[in-house]
Amino acid sequence: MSLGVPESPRRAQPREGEDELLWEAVAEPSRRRVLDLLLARGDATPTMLAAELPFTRQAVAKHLAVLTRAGLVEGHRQGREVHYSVRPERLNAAAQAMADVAARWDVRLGRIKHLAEERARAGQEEPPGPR
Amino acid sequence: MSLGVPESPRRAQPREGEDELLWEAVAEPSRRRVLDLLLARGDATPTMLAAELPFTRQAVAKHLAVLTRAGLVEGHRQGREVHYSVRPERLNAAAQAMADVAARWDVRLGRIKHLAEERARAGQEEPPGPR
DNA sequence: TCAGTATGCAACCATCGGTTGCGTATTGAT
DNA sequence: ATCAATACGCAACCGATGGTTGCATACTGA
Repeated sequence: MSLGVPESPRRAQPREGEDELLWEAVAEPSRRRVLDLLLARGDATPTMLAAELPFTRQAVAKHLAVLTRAGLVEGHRQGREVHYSVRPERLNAAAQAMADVAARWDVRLGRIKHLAEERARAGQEEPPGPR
Repeated sequence: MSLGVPESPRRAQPREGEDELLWEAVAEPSRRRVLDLLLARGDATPTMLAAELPFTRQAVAKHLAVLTRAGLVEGHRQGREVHYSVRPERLNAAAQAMADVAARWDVRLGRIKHLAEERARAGQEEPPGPR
């Protein structure tokens, strides 16, 4: 009837590392679309972007906010409108981050694949070793 | 006092493509940790994983569910416990997906960088052309 | 048989992507 | 100078989702 140990009381902490911020900014699909479009235009206002995207100006604005916080983008006010543009170095960093993660998976995968092979070969020669 | 056009009534549609599922599974940081740990262990139960992660077994379970739906992982019941393991081909696909996205950014960045240079060179030779 | 352990299920909370509604500031034509 | 139109900001609300807690159920083993 259960009643065991309270199952670990630890609570998940925010823990936002510097480039974790970068990642989470660029991992979101919609945000990538915004970023992409902005990159294509070179310079645009929220309204312009929203005009070519499947969501509202407000949504775009929020995304731009996130992107700005992550340093991927910056906007300068110009009269009644705000012009945003991409910061290439930062975007480059983001791309790098993604590539890194991908690469890391590759490595780990390669390792276990290697191990598996080795184990298979060993298995043919002698019965399964200790644990 | 405003009262302009209702600001585009279009509503965002779900739009879940096949490997969109893959991406969203692997884009989530916590999920990546689970996946990573599982990959390292080679084979583990939710409880085991939770023991080495900063969140509860339930959370881990949910993540495993998502990962399973995405085909990245599979679990076989074994008495009272369920043993999960990674499916390398699928994980490989995921890594590929990430790499692709990253690469795409690289290309686009390269393109605009190229354009910028060209524009700069042109600017030195003749005054700014027509907008 | 019965305490212990591994899962499963449901309700609940905070955050986040997205929307609507409304207010404020800048523009530009009359 | 005025005033409608336009560009943006703010706040409240909604649904999905990562995370938790609480409890029930099912296997294990002395």
